[in-house]
Amino acid sequence: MDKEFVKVACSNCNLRELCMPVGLNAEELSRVDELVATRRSIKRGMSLFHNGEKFTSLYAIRTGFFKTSVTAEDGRDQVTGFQMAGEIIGLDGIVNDRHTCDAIALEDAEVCVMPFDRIEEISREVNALQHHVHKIMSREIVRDHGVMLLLGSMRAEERLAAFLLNLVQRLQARGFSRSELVLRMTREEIGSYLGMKLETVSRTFSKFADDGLVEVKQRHIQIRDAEALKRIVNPQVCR
Amino acid sequence: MDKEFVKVACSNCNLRELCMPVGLNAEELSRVDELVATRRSIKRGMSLFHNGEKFTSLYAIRTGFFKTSVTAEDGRDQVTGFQMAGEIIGLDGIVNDRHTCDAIALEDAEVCVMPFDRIEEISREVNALQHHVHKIMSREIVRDHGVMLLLGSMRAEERLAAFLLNLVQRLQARGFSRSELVLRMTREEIGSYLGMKLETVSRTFSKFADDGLVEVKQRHIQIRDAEALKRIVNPQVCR
DNA sequence: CGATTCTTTGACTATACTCAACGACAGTGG
DNA sequence: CCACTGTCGTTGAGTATAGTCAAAGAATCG
Repeated sequence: MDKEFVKVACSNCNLRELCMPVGLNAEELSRVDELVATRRSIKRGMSLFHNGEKFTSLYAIRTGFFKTSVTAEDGRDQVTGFQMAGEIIGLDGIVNDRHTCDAIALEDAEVCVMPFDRIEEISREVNALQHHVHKIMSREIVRDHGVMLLLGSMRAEERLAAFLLNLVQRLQARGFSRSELVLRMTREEIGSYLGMKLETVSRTFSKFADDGLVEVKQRHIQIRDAEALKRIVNPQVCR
Repeated sequence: MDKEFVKVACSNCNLRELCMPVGLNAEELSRVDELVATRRSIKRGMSLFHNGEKFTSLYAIRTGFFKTSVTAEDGRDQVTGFQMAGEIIGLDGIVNDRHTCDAIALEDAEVCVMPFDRIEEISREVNALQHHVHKIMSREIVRDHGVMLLLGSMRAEERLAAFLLNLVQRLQARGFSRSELVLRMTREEIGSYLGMKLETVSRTFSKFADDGLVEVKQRHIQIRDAEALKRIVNPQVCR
């Protein structure tokens, strides 16, 4: 078994507890190894795929950090999500055989390319994979509903608090600190995601810092009082 | 072939061009007929499923009109969509084996109950069904991204105009008028979906009426100038 | 027909946006 | 290595948009 092969196999990937192979047994895992056709490196600022581009594959993020965004006909765009290692992107492309959003690397990244016809093929044989794919898509739908709740019924402070808590929770699941994080995106990108202007994002960070909830040094964020942030998101809970 | 059977089969359903059977050939269609275990009637105001309820099935709407909504821990809720005949609901339940939203009938409705394990089983054998299921989930994701764009970067008038155009377009695909519609939901439900207060919805309707874009008689809406509505959604296009 | 729910409209207010200026930082090239 | 450039972030002042509170009228349902 040469070194290169070891590197490519899902069964040996250090993300196997987070990524495509979650919950599969050894035999199923060996079938899933067939999924990954190639790897692809994307430099910071470059796109993994663009709106309108032909859809062929889903991508599992190995390293790096992405944003996805959709663009209205008049040019406005909206960040629809930030994705990190172990997460799957490209699901939007299935329905029309074309991607409907852009995926941009916010830092140098590497992804596993999984041709979708191969996913469907192996899904027919490996029930656990079939169900896992369904769960991944369902999870994305549930996540989107959460974002709608945030955009539709929360105020600026609540949105930013929810955003920080969500980010830090996902980072923690990947072995990072639960109180410290480095933002990979600009204030404008955060604002786009949260439906607010970059100035409002900046002001809200400053307010959190004044109130002692966080420490903000540009993109380095230290969470000082996670409980208080949670109370901001869920005012009711503190009564 | 008795009458009852004719009624239950997808292959004879008048929604087959819109619903689960889209794009299947005769043989595939006959397999899909096995999907629908039963029918279920839901009275207006009643729920098809609730947040937290065990997930077992997807539902194809035969008649009637639904809303789905998610609820935050502090009780705020957000309408995540309005669904009509031929659309599939319940996809949110797959990921955790429990539904994460409520589905409420806004008028008396009938749905086809499709046990999800049966969907997965038949999907393994009928490639076209497998791909169709993937497309349905992907379509929901793309739709959600559109709602995020709406909530995150449009103003009240743009949101309501986009909402009306979307509704009337879907109704038209079902053989209804492209200029007349009856809203099945309250101003408050529209507001929840669009991230605005019911008073703002009402005022915006009144403004559209004053400007001659629509005629509003309670829930009866007559679209007088669809082009102007489109220009409101997409300011750029009119230059 | 009465009760309830829904809708409209008005007056006032709060939140977040706009425009603007300045400061900090990272990357580039002399 | 430092100056330079451009991007990014912060803050202030003034404003617009949508929210809140309130009241009254319309429609619907049992």
